[in-house]
Amino acid sequence: MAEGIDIKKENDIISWYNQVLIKSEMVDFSAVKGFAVYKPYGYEMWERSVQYLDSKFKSIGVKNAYFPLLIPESILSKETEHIKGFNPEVAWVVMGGDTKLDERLAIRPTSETIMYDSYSRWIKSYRDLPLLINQWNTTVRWETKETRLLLRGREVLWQEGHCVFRTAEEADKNAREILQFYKQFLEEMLAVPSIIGKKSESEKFAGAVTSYAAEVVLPNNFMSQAATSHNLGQNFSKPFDIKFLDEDNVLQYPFQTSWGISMRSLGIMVIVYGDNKGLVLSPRIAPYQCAIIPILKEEKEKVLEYSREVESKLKEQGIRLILEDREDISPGWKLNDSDLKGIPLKIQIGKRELESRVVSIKTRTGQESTQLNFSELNKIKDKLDEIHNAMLSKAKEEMAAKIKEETSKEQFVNAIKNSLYIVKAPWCSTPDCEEQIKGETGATSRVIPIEKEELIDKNCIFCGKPAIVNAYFAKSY
RNA sequence: GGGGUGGUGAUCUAGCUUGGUAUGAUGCUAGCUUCGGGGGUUAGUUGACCUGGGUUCAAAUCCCAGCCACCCCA
Repeated sequence: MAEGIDIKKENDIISWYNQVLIKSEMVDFSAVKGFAVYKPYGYEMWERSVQYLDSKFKSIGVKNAYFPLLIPESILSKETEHIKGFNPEVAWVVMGGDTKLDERLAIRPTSETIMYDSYSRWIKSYRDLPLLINQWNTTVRWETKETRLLLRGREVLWQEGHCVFRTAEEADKNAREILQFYKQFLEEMLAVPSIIGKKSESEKFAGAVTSYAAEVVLPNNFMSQAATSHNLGQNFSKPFDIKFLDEDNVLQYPFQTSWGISMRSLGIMVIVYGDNKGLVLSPRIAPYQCAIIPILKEEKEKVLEYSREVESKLKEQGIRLILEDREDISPGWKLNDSDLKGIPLKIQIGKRELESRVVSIKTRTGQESTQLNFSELNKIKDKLDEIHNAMLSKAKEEMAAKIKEETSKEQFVNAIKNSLYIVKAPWCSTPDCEEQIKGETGATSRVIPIEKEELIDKNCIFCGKPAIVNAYFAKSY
């Protein structure tokens, strides 16, 4: 049992966020910095996410596999850009018992290298392609800056897909298709809208030709990357010597992709939707979609019996629910606890409901309670869908309201430096310019939308050179 | 990488300036009373005061180092 939330979201969003995660019993801190404990309530949400994503991946022929946790240094450092990007945050195994190892072993910061070492032996012919493999695992990146529950930990629970194709076109198509899956997951399971697009040169994955990402706008006008999908081109197939003999009997380097989404997406959902009472969950991800709360004042036995009747009627329809029949806890407490845990629907049943064979229902964020006849309980399912849809469309509106197109440099700098809103602006897209923007404001380009834009005849908002893209700018978690 | 704040029963917290083994609440156990948005009450229960070292007759308190958490800036 936990107490309520005593820090307001609008006053101190990070303290509020930590408190919601811990008091709702999603996660807990552990004895090791940056390593969180995922408690059953939080882990169940991850399991539901895994289920959804896994079937999406499998629908296009991706198979699951498992590769080693440890990567020999010689293999990790084969691709120069890649190792440069990850080196500062690699954790190393240097001892085996009391014996120093001849070669250091990296705890995977991501698995491109160890997997592609295997791929180089598996792929011989164009008939071996495409190779479509995913693994569900964790990675370790030794963050030295701040760590944050779910958003930035040292151990990250995620999936990483690694596919190999004959042509550049197939690879790019795969990277984009997976990006769409991620966007769909965020919307259909978490009710979280996102902006998808490319990352800039300086923000892209170490070793990628193109990185795509789904970025989510947060209430404090930050943005957070919920998922990424990379077109690696031949940047890894060459150093890892992955080659196949094509139909025309010519040896070719294949084209690759890698893509991943982590438990961070759940952290983003919490920060987007939670309020001062606790979590707010879409019925799609919620471990419990309804809480039945009996008022055990009068006619206790009959009220309980009726509650169980309601419970089994709802269970028949496949609704996930909890019957709060503990007698030593007051109904008020149970209602608040249900809100803290983000349960989408509360069903109250007392003497009044018993007498007229109805139930009183209240949504997580609604004030009013409405009544439903016992015979109408089959409407609950639709009600849950309505809740999800209403959450998503409201969130989309809120996201749109936080984005402003900007043409004045002064206002651009002021807005992103102080996180007043997300700025969409014409941009030259060069690393130099991005570095200066970061230096002056602390913000970076987050995403460059893929949709075809009108040809940009404008100049870069920051440096004044001709603009090549329209980009979104914000600080990020 | 630089700076700042904090760490006291299971949880939150008072005490620290001015050294003398710790306050209150929540929880937990048992009971009575309650129950329609965190109810009241009685009794009981819970502490290596983050770790290590130093100063002192005496350290939660002062000093040093470390660990952890959080915040701000690069």
